[in-house]
Amino acid sequence: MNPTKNDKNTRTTGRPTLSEVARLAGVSPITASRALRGISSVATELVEKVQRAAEELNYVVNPAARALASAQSHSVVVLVPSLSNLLFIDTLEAIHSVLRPRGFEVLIGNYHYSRDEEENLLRNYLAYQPRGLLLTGFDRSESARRMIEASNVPCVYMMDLDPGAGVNCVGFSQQSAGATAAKHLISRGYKHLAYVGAQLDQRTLLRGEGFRQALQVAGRYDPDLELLTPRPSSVGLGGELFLQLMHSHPQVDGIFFGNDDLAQGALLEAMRCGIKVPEQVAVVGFNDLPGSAFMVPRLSSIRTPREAIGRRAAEQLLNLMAGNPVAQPVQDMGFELMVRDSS
Amino acid sequence: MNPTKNDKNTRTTGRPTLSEVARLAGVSPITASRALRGISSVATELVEKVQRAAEELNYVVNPAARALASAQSHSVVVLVPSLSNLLFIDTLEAIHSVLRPRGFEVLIGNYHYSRDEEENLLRNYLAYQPRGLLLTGFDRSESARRMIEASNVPCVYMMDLDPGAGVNCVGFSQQSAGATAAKHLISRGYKHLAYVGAQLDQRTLLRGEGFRQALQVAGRYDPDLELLTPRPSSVGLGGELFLQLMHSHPQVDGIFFGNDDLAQGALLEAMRCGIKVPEQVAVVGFNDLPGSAFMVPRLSSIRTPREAIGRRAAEQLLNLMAGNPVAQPVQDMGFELMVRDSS
DNA sequence: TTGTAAGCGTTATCAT
DNA sequence: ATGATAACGCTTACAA
Repeated sequence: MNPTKNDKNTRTTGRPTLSEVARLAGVSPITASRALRGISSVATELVEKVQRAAEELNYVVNPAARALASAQSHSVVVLVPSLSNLLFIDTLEAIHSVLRPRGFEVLIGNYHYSRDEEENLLRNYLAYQPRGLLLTGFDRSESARRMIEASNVPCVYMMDLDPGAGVNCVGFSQQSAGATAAKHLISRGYKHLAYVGAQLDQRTLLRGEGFRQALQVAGRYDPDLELLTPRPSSVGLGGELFLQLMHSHPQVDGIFFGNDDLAQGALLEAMRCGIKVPEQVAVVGFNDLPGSAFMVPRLSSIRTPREAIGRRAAEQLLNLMAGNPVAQPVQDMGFELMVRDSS
Repeated sequence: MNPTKNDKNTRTTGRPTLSEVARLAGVSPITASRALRGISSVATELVEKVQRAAEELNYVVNPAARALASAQSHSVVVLVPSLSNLLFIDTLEAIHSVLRPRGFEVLIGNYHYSRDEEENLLRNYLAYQPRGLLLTGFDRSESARRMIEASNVPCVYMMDLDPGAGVNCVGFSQQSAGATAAKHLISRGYKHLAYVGAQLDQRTLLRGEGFRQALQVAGRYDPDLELLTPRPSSVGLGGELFLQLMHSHPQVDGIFFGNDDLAQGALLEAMRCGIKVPEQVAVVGFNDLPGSAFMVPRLSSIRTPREAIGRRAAEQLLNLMAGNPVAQPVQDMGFELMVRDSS
């Protein structure tokens, strides 16, 4: 019924194809393809012609066709343990900002701090043959580990630093961050120091460990002053734990919270109960979240380079995907203690 | 050099293809395809055979090939104006939770409250031939509108309710929410009521409009008491605007903030300056973000059904994509005034 | 109900 | 440096 011969140069869908661009530019499709991909072997003159033609037709590659022809998807999978924590948002934004301009599609998976969920996401997303993987931390199920290994997909680990070899990671030492908080409180003369952590993911635990070790070195460690709960971190929980701690151990005069939302909740609760911060008890948070600098009193916190971690991890992955040798497999992005009024 | 004839049944990549599954099952590729897609016209017996074969080979479709052949991807694009606002996180999570189990890949785009950026994202993502679109609000560039229209991709608009016809949307009336805040403050006896908004996206403006109209009806509208800034909403900014307003208009005794982070900042700043809330000035926020209930004093706010909106919008889109008739094109999910201690 | 044939839009390969 | 040709793995016609 349809008399139109459907040769390569005849539009079928509403979208312009590479062949049309090529025709308009007066070259072959493959040359157009090369020109658009910035392959060096094309004459500058032709490149320009093709680019003009592409613009005129408003051409956009068909990613499906490209992926099929090249046997390479252009997607990168990013797995984070939480989104309700603003922490990871900054990192994701940074990742997007480096990967998207390079033509990568980024798939975000949130595993809600659950090992099983991470494993599932991994299984599902690996089916898309992603070009790269951006994962959070090192704590995962054995079979997740195996899937990553077997998939052979380049992978960069974010947030923490691994002692092991051959792993690409971008982050900072969680233990050292914990130790820094401890040393700061000690140096200010606080004597009875507590650590309060929620969520109990590996990094929270590591922070606690660093805190504890520094306390032990200073001969100030009291195991009773560690309050840990697997409940998700939140402002409300912070207030609750603070109250609980101050009731059970009134001598506490300094607290390091594993995350700023907990610390913020503590500050608010302290205000509510008339407990003076930092006079009666000092408070130090972690991550330096947006509101912290505006709390009453302004919250001291450890600022983490979340944005930089995302950017660097993505750049590192770009290298790996390109097959470039990796100069620095482990990149320590550090952290910064922000001393404000709460400690 | 390579002697292997590359016919349809010879493995090239590491992954099994549909043809291999078909061969193992003893059927033609197209039958295997139909069986795997659950197309009714295939004999139950064959379906089972094919499924077994697929499982044995650990077959997973190649999404690129599928997309290319069918001119349809399995991806849904979600565009939000911000991620640093916890608001949209809840919505995204809900969307994920309904779309992922149905086999859809969800692509998130953040346009940072920029019309241009939204237009760009749309252009780029539309290249993926997404099956569906989930967009935020109705305020966008003319060419973005045209692209959506021209793409012919099913689309559901979130967060706001449109007066127009033929649009699928899930949200609540922003104006009515603003009016509710006004009526509440009026009913409590506050006289000099201000609206403070940042970001100035359409919904913030609409909220302000609803607030103003309710004030006008009550004969309490004072145009001087509207403080609007395009700067991004944040706790810090909230404190700043609060101070500015209280200095320039000391008579103000009630403020409605366009977002909770602003209101939280105001509360903190009030505390810092010794301004009593709600005695000297009442404060009402918007969105009821996580920390608000724990502020000092506990913040009154309008709770928005962000999670429900995400879920419903995704379900609605599922219907549209399946070609089902849409029973309710516009779904009002309402909102709830949470009266606490700040008003 | 099943199969055949022909693309989908791009890129790899191998010529020229 | 450019081009012809043949895939890539799947699905849409259409035929049987």
